[in-house]
Amino acid sequence: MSTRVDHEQRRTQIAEALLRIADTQGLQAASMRVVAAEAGVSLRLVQYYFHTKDELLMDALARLGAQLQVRMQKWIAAAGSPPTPRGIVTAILSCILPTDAESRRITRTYAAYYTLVLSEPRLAEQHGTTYPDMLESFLAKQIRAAQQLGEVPAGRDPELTAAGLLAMTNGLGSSVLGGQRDGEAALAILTHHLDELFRTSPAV
Amino acid sequence: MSTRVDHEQRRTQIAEALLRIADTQGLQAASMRVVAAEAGVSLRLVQYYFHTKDELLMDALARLGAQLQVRMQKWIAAAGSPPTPRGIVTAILSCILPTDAESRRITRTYAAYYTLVLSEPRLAEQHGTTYPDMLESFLAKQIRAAQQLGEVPAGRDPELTAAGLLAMTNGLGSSVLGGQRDGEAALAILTHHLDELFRTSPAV
DNA sequence: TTCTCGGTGATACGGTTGTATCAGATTTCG
DNA sequence: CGAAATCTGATACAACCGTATCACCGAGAA
Repeated sequence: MSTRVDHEQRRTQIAEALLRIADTQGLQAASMRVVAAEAGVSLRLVQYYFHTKDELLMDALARLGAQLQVRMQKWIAAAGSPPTPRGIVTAILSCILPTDAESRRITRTYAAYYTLVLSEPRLAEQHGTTYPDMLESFLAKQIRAAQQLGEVPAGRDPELTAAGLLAMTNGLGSSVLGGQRDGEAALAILTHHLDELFRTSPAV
Repeated sequence: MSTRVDHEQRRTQIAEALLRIADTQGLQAASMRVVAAEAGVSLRLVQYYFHTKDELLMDALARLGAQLQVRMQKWIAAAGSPPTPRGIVTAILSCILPTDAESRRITRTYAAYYTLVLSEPRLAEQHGTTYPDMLESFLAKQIRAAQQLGEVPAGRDPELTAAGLLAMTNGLGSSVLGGQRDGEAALAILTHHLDELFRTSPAV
């Protein structure tokens, strides 16, 4: 058992090179050779640690998901303590929006994977497809809590509202990536809708 | 001047073959040879009518946009006469949502182009990028009209609301394409938000 | 008829892709 | 020490890509 180098570190180095290329040039530009060059290693090494390209693609996607999760937990924590439902919802949604460098990177890279998943639905199975569903039900729970606090009108359906908000945030992210508007404009649109949702007194 | 065949018809035949492949297998599978086979013509013919692949890609994208426009005008017309603001807004948004076969096709194909545009922003310039902006301001106008009719609370900002609704619809479309939910569920979410927006009496 | 030219087929070229193979390091253990 | 295991470099392979070239066909004009 002789491990001269740290395998996990090498895998990380290569996978993040893939993510960097997917971010800046798109996944179609991320060939094995280009990834190797970006990671500063030989083609053989990439093949050694990831026997096939699919394996590399999947591993990198998993790492990307982990990065997003870390970011989200950080933003929720930064939303203040004790956390209010509105603070949590705002944190989660605006954290996904491509407003700063990190979220731009994550969102762009996810977008690069999007069409790949569309053409190969099997990828969605291997990856945690249940992830957005969990996020959605978590948001719904926060909205329900806000309703009991009187911060959200009781007439709203929590699940439908949460799904709509998440979809709107994703759509806004796409428009930012597409250059239709910048991150601040998208955030303004989202905030306007959150203001409309969370109105403590109906007549203000 | 001897045109034995109708050029425009041939170009349509080839461009629609490209769109068909982009829909079913994604754009990365749409090589010149595959497109030629799908259209039932020789590779040389594709080259003859579209001197380069970019030209074919752009032409097909323009045709796709035209198809969407036709569909939208049809749906607006079917929204009833005289048209109410809510009817128009509902028609436009639900027309974009991938609920039937045609909209699934159009949405999937647009999604196939999406990452291409992201990695090559120059394509967005040639294509009508102003198109979604126009749609957004049109929606805003309808919302403003609804406000004057008392169907939408006056506190709402028409532009921000319109942008949010369009983004939500796009996001819902993405989730349908990704297999997270079906078209009817997406429509239910959208309808719930439209119900919330268009409430004639604030206390119902 | 002969010339001309728009339309078409077959095929080739250089480049890139993912993957495989073979040889040579370097290190740890029997 | 030597042998086995782990790691790495160079290179080859078949397949595919977009594009270009060359020859040819068939119809209208002279």
